[in-house]
Amino acid sequence: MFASIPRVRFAPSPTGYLHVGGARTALFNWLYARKTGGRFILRIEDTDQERSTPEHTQVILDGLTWLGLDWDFGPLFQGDFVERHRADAEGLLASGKAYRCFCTREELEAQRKATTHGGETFRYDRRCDRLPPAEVEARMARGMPFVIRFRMPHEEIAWEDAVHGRISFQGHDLDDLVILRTDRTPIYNLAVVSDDIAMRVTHVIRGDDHISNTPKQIALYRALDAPVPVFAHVPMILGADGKKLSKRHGATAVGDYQHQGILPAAMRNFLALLGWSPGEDREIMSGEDLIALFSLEGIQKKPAVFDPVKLEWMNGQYLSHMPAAELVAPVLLELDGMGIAHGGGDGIAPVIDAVKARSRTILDVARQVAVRLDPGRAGLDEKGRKLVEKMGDGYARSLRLAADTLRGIPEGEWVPGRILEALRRQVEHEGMSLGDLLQPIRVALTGSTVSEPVNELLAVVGRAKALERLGEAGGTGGAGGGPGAGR
RNA sequence: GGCCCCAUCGUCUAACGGUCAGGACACCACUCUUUCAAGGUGGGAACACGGGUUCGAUUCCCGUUGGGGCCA
Repeated sequence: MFASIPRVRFAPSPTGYLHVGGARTALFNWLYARKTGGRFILRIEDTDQERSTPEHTQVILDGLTWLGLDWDFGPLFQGDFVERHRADAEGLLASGKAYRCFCTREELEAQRKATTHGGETFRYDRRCDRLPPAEVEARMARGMPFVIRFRMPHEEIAWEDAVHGRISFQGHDLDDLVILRTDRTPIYNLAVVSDDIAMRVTHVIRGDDHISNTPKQIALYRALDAPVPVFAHVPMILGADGKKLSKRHGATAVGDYQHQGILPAAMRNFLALLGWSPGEDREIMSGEDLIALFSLEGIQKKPAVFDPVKLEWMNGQYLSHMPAAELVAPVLLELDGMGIAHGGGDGIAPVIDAVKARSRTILDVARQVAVRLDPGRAGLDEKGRKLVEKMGDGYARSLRLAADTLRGIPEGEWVPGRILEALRRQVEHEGMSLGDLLQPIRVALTGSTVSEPVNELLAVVGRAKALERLGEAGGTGGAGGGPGAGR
């Protein structure tokens, strides 16, 4: 057999959404395949009939696609291979590496009670393995139900884990594994091994939580005379409280982050850094960078806490370095979702440009764009409210002064430079500071004390809308200068 | 309870026997500025504990403690 290229797989159960932990496992597999020129197989483990749904499968595919992870084979469905799983189980039976067990659930429970006095772990005593062949025949003739059990070798089972180094278990600590149920459906560990052998998987990159399955699976590989793949067990992702990340920690599905306005490139970058590092002080990495730098050796042994704040920071980095043109489509989508009318055009690119450096998510960008399109809709945020409170009557007074000043600028001269000049002159005349006049304008227009420079803000919003809004907020009851006025 | 895995700032991490233990997020100052962000500069902040091995341990070995996973 010639040296084969690496083949890895991501094998999610379609019983829920694509969890960030699963997404990261998929990412590592994908990175490894792309790095080594190998193949990435997507296998849907849909053998849990109760909980598996096509909808969940679709959500998983969508999530992977969104993250930019493409697969070379699949999606393959484990349920399609049950016949092979059975054949493998029968093969083990035929070769004497497995045996029929007629013990019922009740009998097993009784055995457990009888043998585990202290806190000992119950292990099946192989009584059915000692049944004389004639007895086995007789029971089968009577139609007694049975499972097929794999006879676990009582020896050390160890492997060189690509992230943990040597891990070893003692075979006698492991139970004789049921591989086929009485209804002839295969058990998880058999199905996985059977599939990985058939699909010629060379590297199993999966979550830490599978470490205890690994010795059982290795025993099966050996019994089935198949080469044992390389195992790489990547650490779990935890919530802020140090417990396995779950629903009660908030958003755990990649779809949640998609809807919060996180960019796929940022999500991918962030996920890659959870439990892996390139070994140098690099944080912002493109897909190409990640592929170039990825290695199984760089994977961390200890679990990582998922920090949404850092994710948002990273997303902000991507946002501010991204050309506004690329953000137009996603922002328009958000605006649609918010029910904001936007002439759909390129007109909003400059607005996006003005706000993206101040934003952490696409949602942030969209909210700010919305306010610029329609200043009247701005509610006050925390900081804005505080400023209005602090200024008292001065707030409205400043706005009226600003409106009077700005009304003197004709439509044709409504540009940042001209606007700033006028405001400056007014401030000098009144003997106030520039901030005293500009900050109220900012709050009136955006509801917040955060925005691009006020003169640019005014220019983006447009003369008519700006004056109208200042009039409303200033309490003069209406537009001081409607469209076309002021000339 | 059994088996297994793990342990550097609050969090993500670098270090592969000799470093003032480095970077990033967050936080705090200062700076820039037309406010707030962003940017820039600086600051506080970690080797879980105890034994070994070694001239020398964050690093290697053992144990303790703590956390996690799987099974029960």
